[in-house]
Amino acid sequence: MEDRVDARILIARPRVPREFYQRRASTVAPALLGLILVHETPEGITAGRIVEAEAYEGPEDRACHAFGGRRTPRTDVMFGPPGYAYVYFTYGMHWLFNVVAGEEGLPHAVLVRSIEPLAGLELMSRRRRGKLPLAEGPARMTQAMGIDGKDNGKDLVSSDLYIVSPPPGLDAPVEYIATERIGVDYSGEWRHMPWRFIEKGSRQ
DNA sequence: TGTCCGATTGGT
DNA sequence: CCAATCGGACAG
Repeated sequence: MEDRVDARILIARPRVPREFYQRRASTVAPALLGLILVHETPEGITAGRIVEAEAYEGPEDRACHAFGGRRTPRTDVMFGPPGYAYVYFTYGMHWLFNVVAGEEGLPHAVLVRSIEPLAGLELMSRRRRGKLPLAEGPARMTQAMGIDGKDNGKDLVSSDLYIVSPPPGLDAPVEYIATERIGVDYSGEWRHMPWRFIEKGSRQ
């Protein structure tokens, strides 16, 4: 199990600025593909290329937790400024990581569903208890990256959890396809919105 | 306070 | 196909 990129290269890359996130979620989601999610923790640094993401556009979007303007302790971060982490617990055992998008007051978010591990693979594997796939799927991704409730509300522009532009060699334009979102069958017409974006050939 | 259910995963 | 597992949302 070997890293593809030295973590030192990645943490030196420029972070994505606040304005990047200040657009509707369905615009931010595909733009995130190819960028690199980094998490610096006491156990070590892990990082991976974002290859799958989904947009949630509350309050109109029935699949969004903030549908209808629903503002609760859980959804509160989504109503704040963009560029913050919205991390929530579901199914009694999984943590899911989102990036808050849109103008402040507009509860948009992008769920990061899969990354391609680049650095800290040994730590990721340990956190995953040796199971594969390492970071494919929203809950596997957070487990591998050590993301959980303590990270909810973190500022991606200034904290230990952040997103950087890819280094030379990993910065080729990303080709992607858009499909319906996963696991939102309860959302009526909204289930059909093509707001799941995946890099071509990465998961299907 | 009680009930229902989930932006998932892993095993049968 | 189904169980795991528990906090959030909402009705009463």
